Amino acid sequence: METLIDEATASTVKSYIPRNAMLNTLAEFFGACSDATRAKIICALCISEMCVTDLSNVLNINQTTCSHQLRLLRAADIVQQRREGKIVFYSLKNRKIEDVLAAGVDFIFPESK
Amino acid sequence: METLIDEATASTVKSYIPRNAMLNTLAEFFGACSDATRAKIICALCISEMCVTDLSNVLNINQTTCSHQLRLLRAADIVQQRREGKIVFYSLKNRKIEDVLAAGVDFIFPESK
DNA sequence: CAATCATATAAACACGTATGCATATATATT
DNA sequence: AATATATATGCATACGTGTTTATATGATTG
Repeated sequence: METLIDEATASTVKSYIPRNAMLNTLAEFFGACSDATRAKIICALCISEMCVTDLSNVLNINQTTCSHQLRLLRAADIVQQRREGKIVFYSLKNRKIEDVLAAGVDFIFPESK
Repeated sequence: METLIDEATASTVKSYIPRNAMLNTLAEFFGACSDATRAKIICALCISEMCVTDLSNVLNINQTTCSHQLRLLRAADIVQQRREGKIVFYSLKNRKIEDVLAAGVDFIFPESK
């Protein structure tokens, strides 16, 4: 097929596409948000720092699962931990995650203005 | 463990957590953004409506892969199609997807103000 | 209506992921 | 040091996902 779009548009598009490293980073980040359990955890931490046991109790997920997902969220730099004795408190590392969730909700639902 | 957070905080958190249907929808939506190929396609369509062949040529992905991912993006209501003869043009269904990507980029990188 | 072109689908494969059980590690307490 | 508590890890299992090859569909052209 003889490409339909003109050369100018084609090169505009090409120059607009982020480099692969960037695309992969972005995809990984959204991947960290793309699980209901992790979304739940993030929402909870929007309200308050919490320890693993409280998180699993309040969210009704088992401790192991919670711990596993917290590790992923930590790897994605979404969450940070702070140890106090035998208890580990988790909190949002970067509050901008709330804007991301809000943008997602806003995309999905007609804006309620 | 006797939960550490107080009852008030616990119930605030609980009431803040979206219902499961919502969490799943949100997770699915972010899942649609969580692949480098799809992110690439979305970025391209931010610039211009395009047909499958042009997309695969410009983005350097094969036609089948492109078609598969377009189907997923369509299922996620991110993209829409319009047929003109034998050619199918794809475009963003909802420009708010740009805000989502921007929020993601903004999360990952220190805001450049 | 046969050939061609653009796109879509099916099937297969390889790989990744979410969860839970069993168990390990770390800290505190006695 | 032995025990209890909070969290993390390893492993197994089940399920999902991205890509490719081959093939089908649907539309246009000669």
